[in-house]
This record gives sequence, C-alpha cells and structure tokens, in this order.
Amino acid sequence: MEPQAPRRRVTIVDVARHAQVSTTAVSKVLRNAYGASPEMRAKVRRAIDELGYRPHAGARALRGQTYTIGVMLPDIRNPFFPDILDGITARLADTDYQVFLGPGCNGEPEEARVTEAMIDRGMDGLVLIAPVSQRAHLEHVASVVPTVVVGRHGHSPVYDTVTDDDVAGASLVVGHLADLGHRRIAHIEHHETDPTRIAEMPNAQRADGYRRAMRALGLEEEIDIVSTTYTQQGGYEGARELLARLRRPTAVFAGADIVAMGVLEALTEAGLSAPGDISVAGYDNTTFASFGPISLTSVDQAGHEIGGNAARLLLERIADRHKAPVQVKLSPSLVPRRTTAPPPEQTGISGSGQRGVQPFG
Amino acid sequence: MEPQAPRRRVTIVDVARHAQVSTTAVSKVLRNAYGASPEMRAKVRRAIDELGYRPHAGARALRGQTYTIGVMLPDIRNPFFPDILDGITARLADTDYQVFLGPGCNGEPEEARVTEAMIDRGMDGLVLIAPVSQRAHLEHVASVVPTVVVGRHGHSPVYDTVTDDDVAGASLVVGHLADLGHRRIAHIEHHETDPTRIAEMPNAQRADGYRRAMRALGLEEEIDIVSTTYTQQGGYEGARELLARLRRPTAVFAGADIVAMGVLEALTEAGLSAPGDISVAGYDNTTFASFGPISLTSVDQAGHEIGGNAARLLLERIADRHKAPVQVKLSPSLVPRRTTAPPPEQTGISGSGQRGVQPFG
DNA sequence: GTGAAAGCGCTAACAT
DNA sequence: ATGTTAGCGCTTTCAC
Repeated sequence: MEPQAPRRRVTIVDVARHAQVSTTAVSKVLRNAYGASPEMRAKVRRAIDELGYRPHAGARALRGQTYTIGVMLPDIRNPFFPDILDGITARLADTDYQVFLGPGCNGEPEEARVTEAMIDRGMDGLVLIAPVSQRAHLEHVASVVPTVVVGRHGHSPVYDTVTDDDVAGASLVVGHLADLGHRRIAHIEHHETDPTRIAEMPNAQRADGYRRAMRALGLEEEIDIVSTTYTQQGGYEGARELLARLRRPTAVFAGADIVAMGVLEALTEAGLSAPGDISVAGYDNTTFASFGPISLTSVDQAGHEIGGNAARLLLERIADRHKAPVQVKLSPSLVPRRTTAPPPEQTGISGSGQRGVQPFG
Repeated sequence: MEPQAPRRRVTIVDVARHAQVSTTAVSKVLRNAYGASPEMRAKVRRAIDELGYRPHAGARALRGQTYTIGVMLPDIRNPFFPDILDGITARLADTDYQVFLGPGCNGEPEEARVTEAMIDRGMDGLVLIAPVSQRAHLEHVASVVPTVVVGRHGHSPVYDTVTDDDVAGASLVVGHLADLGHRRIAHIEHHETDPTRIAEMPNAQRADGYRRAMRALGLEEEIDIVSTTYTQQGGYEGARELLARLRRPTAVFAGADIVAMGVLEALTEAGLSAPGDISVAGYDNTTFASFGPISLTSVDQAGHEIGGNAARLLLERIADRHKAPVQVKLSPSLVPRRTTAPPPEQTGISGSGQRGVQPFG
C-alpha cells in the first residue's frame, strides 16, 4: 500500500478494449439503454467485473446524470430527521442512486450555500427537509433541479411536497389532554417572524391546530400560547413564564420534544413534577422521549413514510420534469406515555397534588 | 418560474468573453493561481458576479479538484457525531471546500459502498468516522484519496488518525466511582468479534481501560465485565445479567450513554433506582445525558476538537500526500451528574438503601 | 445492433 | 502576464 497512488483509474475505454467492443456499447450497458444484444451485455459486464471498473461521476455529470441525490438537512441533531433519511435511503436502496447529505444548514445563507453546492455538483435531484429559506429561493432551486420539499406546507408549481398533518397532530395532543380532564392547556410555540413563511411552517401549523382544537372543545377562553423557540432553552423560558401566571395551566403542550425537556427542567426547578402537578406533552416522538426516566407523551410523525414518499416523488420527477406537482400529507399518531395524566384535584394549593412521577417506573 | 429550465448554465467561456480575457485567466482567478495581474483579477471577478457564474464541479473533477470533502458517518442517530461534524465544518468554513455526508453505513458492505461512491465522485478527501471495515479496506481507500480516520486506534502508513484516549476515559469513570466508595464496579462492553480489529476499536479500549484502572486501584478481584452491544437493548440485557449476580455490583460503568439508558430501564423494572441502589455512568456525554430527568454521569470526548483536528490533518494531507502520517489523541473529561453517588450502606439486604433519585431534582 | 466521433466545462501544458 | 489548445471520461447523435 504505497502512499502515492499513481495507478490510473480504469475507464470505459479500458473496458471496451478488454471486451472487444466500442465505448458506446459499454455506455449503453451501464445505463441499461436500448441497443445492445444480450451477448454483448454479458461480455461487457464480465469485463467490468474483471477490471473492477466504476463509472466516474464527474465525467457523467458533463453529459448526463450523476446518480446522486442530495438531501439538505437543517440540523443533524434533530433526532426526528434520521427516520426521514432512513425512509429515503430505503426507497433508493435498489436503484443506482447514492444519497449525500448537506450538513450545517442552520439559516438562510447556509441553506443557499448548500443547495448551490449540490447543483454545482450536478446532483440529479434534491430533497430539502424543513427548509427555512424564502419560498422564492426554493422555487429557484426547483427550477434548476428536480426537488421535493419536506416539512413545509403550501403548494408550488415547481416542486412536490411531503408533510405531516401538523394541525391534526396538535389536535391529537389537545384531545388527549382534554380527555384526561384538563381544561387549562397551554402551548409553547416557535415564534415565526417572517410573514411570507408563516403559513408554511410546521410550528405555525401546530400552534394553529392547538387553537382550533381548543375552540372545537369549547376551551377558547383557555387558549394560552407562549412564543419562544423550539429549543431546550425556549422550553425552559416558556415554562417559567407559564408558571408565573396567576392561573397556572394544568397541562403544557410543547411544540417539540426538545422544548418539553426544557419544560421539565423548569418544573423541577420550581419543585413541581410531571404529571403530578402539570402534564407535559411534546412533538416528534424522538428517541429520548421513550427513555425510561423521561417517558414523554409525544406525537409520532411517521418519518420513515415521509422519507419514502419524498424519494418516490423525486424519482418520478427526475423521470418527468414536467409532471404536475404533488402534495402528500401524512397522518401523525399520538404516543401517550407517563408525563400526561389527569390534572391534580383542585385544592387551591399548588404543589404535588399526586404522588409525583415514579422515578423510573 | 417555469417548470422547465432550458437556460444553459453560465460557463467559464461566458465569463471569459464577458470580461474580454481568456478562459485560462478565469481559471487562474478561480483557483487563486499564479499568473494574473490584480487588474485582471478584478475584471474577472466582476464578470463572475455579473453573470452569476459558478464553477461546475463535475468538469473540475475531470482535471483537478472538486473542492468536496466526504464524511462517512456510521450512524446518524449517534448523538456524539454531530459535535465531530461541527468541528469539521467549522475548520473548513473559510475554505472553498464543501462537506457532504455519506449516510447509512451500518456495516462493512455499506461502508465500502459509500467510500466507493465518494471516490467515484472525485472527492478530494475523506473523513471516516468510527469505521468498522477491515483495516485493509481503510488502507485501500486511503491509497486512492487523502483520508483521515476518526475514532479508531492504531497507526497506519497511509492515513492520519484522530482519537480520544478511551483508556483514560474509562479510567476517569472507574476513579470517580472508586472515590465515591464503590468497589464492586461492573462494566458493560460492546462485544468485539473480529480479532483483527479488536485492539483498534474504542469499545475494546474502554474495556481495557476499565480493567487497567481496576487493577491499579487494587480491585482486580472485583473486575466484572458483561459483553453485549452498544445499544439500549444491550444495556438492558447486561444489567439484567448483573442484577442476577449473587454479589451485585454497586456501580455500573456502561460503555456508552445509550447503554446506560438500557441499564436504567432494567433497574426500574427491578424496583431499583440510580444512584440510590446502584450508580450508573455512561460514555460520550450525549445530549440527552444532560436532560433533567436523566442527568447521567458521563465522559465527554471533545467532539468539536476531534473534528477540527481531522479537518486540519486532511487539508494538510491534500496539500502533501506524502507527508508522514500523524496520530492525534485527545483527552476526555468526566462530567459527574446525578446517577452516581456513594454506594448504599451495607445492610445485607438489597433494595433502596438511600432515598432514591429525586425525580427531577 | 453496432461503432466513430463530437463535445460537455474545466485545467494545465505549452506557447507567446 | 496572458492566450491557445489538448485532453479528462463519459454520453449521444448519427452513420453504417
């Protein structure tokens, strides 16, 4: 194993020579294109195996496809995204496509940099997961390369979308808490500043779903929303604000699991516990939600199906760039765990009404 | 925004014509190469901006570099890897390099597929994080393209390595537990089957560090290792096995945080708690370890520095493929939290000796 | 059904 | 310092 690697890469010419055919023939076999006899296909495949030939994606990029799909992922830490990714790779497993992830896209300029980089590299299609960019930028990207946008509501003439029904998800949570007997159900949302995006973002949809569900249950008077961010810190601050209310909520619906972690932190700090004093629900059903010591009630988004659909739509659009855009909306499901329970009895005195959560029960 | 995108991409020829110079001049400016006057540089840059030109990576791949770095990541779910990735991207932020992640590499064939795909796409350098492939395959890859291997011990003549000192990390945990008064400290390890890899894998090093630390403390008689896997399930099963011992350990050192989650699960199921009955420590200081309800004592691996060093070494090796390989070993640090405490007093009766963990205290 | 040849956008010799 | 030009490895007309 020499440090220097002087040996030339095997090319299509080598394969053609070795198989005693033309380079055209090899190319046709590689792409399963029309115009090559079974005997020729066999001969060429044998040569490919014997020489260990692999097509050079860069060279292909100049004329045709690169068989590369780019997935833009805003935050690799978000434990919800791996499910989507699994769904994508599973659907692409028996194709010639290879998936690459563009990391570190926590903002509009970063998203633009990554999408441009993917286009520059001749990727055949892009999946944009929960992008925060202006819609105009998304449409620009989609006009250059087949694109599917995941986790962003709203139609577009140029790209397909796959989303989860966030309104329904919020409704599931509110319904669950109401069934347990809660009336004062508060919500912690991620504050959306940009007016052009507001209706398209999942966080806004969840807040909207919360409002609608409360109204539908005749709890309009109890609507109580705190605007922070979808972070642990945001959950902590939101909960502190809610705990300072004269009439404290008996349940908190956090717009994301990580927010719920901050809420639990704030409860602990105030000498309270879930669900004894206040019930807490999250959203996303992330891995840690199921851990024994946490056991957080949450909403599962069927990430695998989201990813699978995204990959399917992308392949369809690569095959026909002019097909009509499709919007797929999937249904979430509630996963009740141990942080939600009936509200403590009304004693007028706050504190541990129930005996508190069993540590790891 | 038409669905069809018929407009040709701006090429170096367009830029050259617009700036009234040769394509060579443009190429030189793009690569900051020698032989272009400041005036020419300015002219070319203006033309590039005006036309919105971006170099085509595929075309570049055929002659020179692609300015693309591939990072292979075995499991996107492992919450430890994002820190490494941040370190890599931070170091590369002010260069022309773009990072792409190869996902879904949970096994040797998958790793091979991803590394090959990266090579096919003309990537300029690779960072392989915690690969499980045979060393021979790693060296093959490294002989073709500049490579840095992260999280795998052992020297190689062809690639650089960056690791954390897992022996020292294990030692920190054992020392911490011994300081608290524990003597019966057990360890749950990830069972390594392949003999050629055994000394190189972090899990093996942690088990080794555990053994050495126990001996150094005169606790050789108390060494107790259960071999499972680094999964939640593995932790659960390992803990069940330990709880069935005649002489139960008073502390469990899990080789990874996720393993510790399984241990906590098993404790709960047995009506025990941490640290009241048994202290539990993990490894990796993953995000969820710090969550209030968990608060797991763990070992922090300085992932950001690992990534930064990997990127630095890779750039150096891209610049000079024949430089001598470097091994960087970083030092972990202990993060004590609430799952470790002095052992319960010896009453001869097992059960909650202390008052148990405070739920969210 | 098969192959010869042009050319994708760029870089690097090699002129000048 | 600047420009001319020959390919890099592949796909794709277009002859045969």
